[in-house]
Amino acid sequence: MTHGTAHSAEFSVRSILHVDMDAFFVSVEELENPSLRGKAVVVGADPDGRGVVAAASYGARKFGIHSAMPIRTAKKLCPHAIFLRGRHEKYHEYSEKIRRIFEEFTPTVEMVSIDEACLDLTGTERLHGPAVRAADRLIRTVKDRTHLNCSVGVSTSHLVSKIASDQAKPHGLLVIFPGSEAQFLRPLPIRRMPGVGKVTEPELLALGIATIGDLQRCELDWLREQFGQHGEWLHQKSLGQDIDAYEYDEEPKSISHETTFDEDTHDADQIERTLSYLAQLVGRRLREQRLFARTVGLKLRNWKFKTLTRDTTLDEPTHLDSVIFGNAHRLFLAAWDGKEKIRLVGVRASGLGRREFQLNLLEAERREKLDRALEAADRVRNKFGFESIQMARSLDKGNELKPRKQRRFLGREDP
DNA sequence: TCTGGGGTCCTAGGACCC
DNA sequence: TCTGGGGTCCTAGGACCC
Repeated sequence: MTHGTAHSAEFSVRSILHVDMDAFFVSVEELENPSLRGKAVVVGADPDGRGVVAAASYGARKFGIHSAMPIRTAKKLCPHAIFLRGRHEKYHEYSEKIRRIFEEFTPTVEMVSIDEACLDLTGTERLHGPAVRAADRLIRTVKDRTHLNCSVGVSTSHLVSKIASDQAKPHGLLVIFPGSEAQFLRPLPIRRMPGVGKVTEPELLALGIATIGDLQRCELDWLREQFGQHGEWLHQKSLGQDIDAYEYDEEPKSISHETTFDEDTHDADQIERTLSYLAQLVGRRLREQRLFARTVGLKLRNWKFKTLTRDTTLDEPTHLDSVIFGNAHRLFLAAWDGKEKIRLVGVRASGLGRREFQLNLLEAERREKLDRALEAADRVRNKFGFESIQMARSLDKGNELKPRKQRRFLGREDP
């Protein structure tokens, strides 16, 4: 029995590695176009439009530019910077490449986002040696094969490793040994804790809590009083205790599309066309993933930036553009007074699941036919572009095919 | 500064049922 | 007749992340 205890103790210490790519979008752009190197490069929306910065090169950061910043502000700060719209397909290609490299180290790879991953190296020592050595080799392998830099944190927990990789930036490795997690976290400002954002930070500061160490010293009961569940979570995390399990390839919980108008509008026709277009995007993605939505949601943001959402649950789950649009439209008519200028509209599908309950034979046949027609339409769209088939609602009055220019989807890196 | 688009998770109240 | 408590579902809003 003593033998067994020693054995399990040896393996109870987990080894979690967090990798974060350095200035990912910008670095990919530099690879594709070496003349960009060392310059102030900003990837994001149209610099004269209403978008934000998705990523900024270190050269651009010198001017105070950072991701999530309104892109017009970035242009004011550095007018001569090179503004790129970003090519998401390219970033996904590189993301795939690095994922495959990570999987050579362990099968337990969780891509946290397009440029970030968490690897569980527990028990791989015999194959790869101690985690430090594996981490060092991982950084060099990524560099050799993709010419991209990354930063790595290693510790016994997700949270500590993530913060460590952050501290290691750029192009560094930081290892926190078992037992020193709390000590490592102690001097860091609370904002470094994932989960403490621009709302919680000032609340904590107002209570005299400025560092993660301050948080560690707080009474659990008091924190719970102040922040509820969240307080309990904060206390646990501040100590570097992290019991989150890995979750694999879970099905999406919701699918949504939204768009901000170039100018705020109260043109009902324009808003409805956009809703129709967004409903079709959502519907197509549902069908692609063979999912059905029980709930359809609407999102509106007015000129004052006030956001409102409305949900409705259907009698029967759907993946049909027309049903999604019909419900979103109904919610819109009920929520909008017809006067207020609208900045943004969005359509959401949630309560997702696979094929609904059994149908009678006739109904099933009808559905099957409909599904095949939809699939055919989706294939045409995939081949000739989304605008090649449109629901009548999203057509312009002049019968043009494009509802309006849509922005490209673009995520962003850490601010 | 004038604030994107895609998500997840949490809270809280009310309806409804047992 | 005026009343409890628990569970679940629905809806709205908001914090947060990349």
